[in-house]
Amino acid sequence: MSVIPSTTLDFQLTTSWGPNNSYSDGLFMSNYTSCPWPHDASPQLWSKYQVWEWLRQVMDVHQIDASSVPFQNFDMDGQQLCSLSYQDFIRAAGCVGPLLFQSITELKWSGQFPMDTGQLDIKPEFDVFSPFPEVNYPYAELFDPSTVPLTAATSPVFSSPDIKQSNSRPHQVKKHNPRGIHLWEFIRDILLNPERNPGLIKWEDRTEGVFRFLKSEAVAQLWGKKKNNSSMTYEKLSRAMRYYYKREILERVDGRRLVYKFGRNARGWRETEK
DNA sequence: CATGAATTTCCTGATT
DNA sequence: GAATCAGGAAATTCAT
Repeated sequence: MSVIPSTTLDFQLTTSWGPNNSYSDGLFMSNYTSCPWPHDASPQLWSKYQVWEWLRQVMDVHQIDASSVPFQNFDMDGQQLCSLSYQDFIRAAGCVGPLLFQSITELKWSGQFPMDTGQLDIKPEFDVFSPFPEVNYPYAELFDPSTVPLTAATSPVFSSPDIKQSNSRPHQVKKHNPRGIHLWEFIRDILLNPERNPGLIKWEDRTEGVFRFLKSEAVAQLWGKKKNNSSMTYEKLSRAMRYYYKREILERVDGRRLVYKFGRNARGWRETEK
């Protein structure tokens, strides 16, 4: 009889990690306490995008300026990321390397079974401001930096002998983000999260960096949430956007309403960064 | 306390 | 008329 080889089934199972299987009913909420990273899949299965998301998230949480880490060095998928050594991380990210290594290591573990971080007490601030039926919100306010334990700094796990960081340069981790990320980075991050972006903003021209707001007020609300400012509106958000023209973080796109374009000073939005 | 960057707030006027 | 776009001006918030 014709029996389908089990290997085929296995293949199908393991490859179907599409967007429709993860948080269809909000159950994912139950495990976000173990790890602030809402990714359904273990790090090994991350796409390049997800790797970058993770990067930004870590930087965010630790209030480290995103520009202090060359994202190009992490142009890889989760599989490759997970195979990097401690030294690789230092090579790729300098003094932030240990932090990243710590984070990814934890994620690899928490992917196996929910780890108990002890005092991680995230309050359910998912107070559903939601124009979004199924997805709560993208990722913007998934957690509060203050609720995340200072991992790398306190972890004894990585007291590896060759931390030549200490003598080569007591360079402090550069952190000069005002209050989390900047508006344009916030926008960029929504754009780079197609799976979790419930039609808030859409690329008009991916390679040119042209995008359009689909739900301007919803984005403004999210931004307000991020800044703890419940009175944020698109009117005000757009004023801030217009200030970016002068700084060439955004380029002008006229004629088309709600359309903007990243400028030469906006980084991290390209598929293959140069 | 002073200062600067990055918004935030408000507003008038022009366009779509 | 509603929603946006344009900027100027001033206020605010936060970090150094």
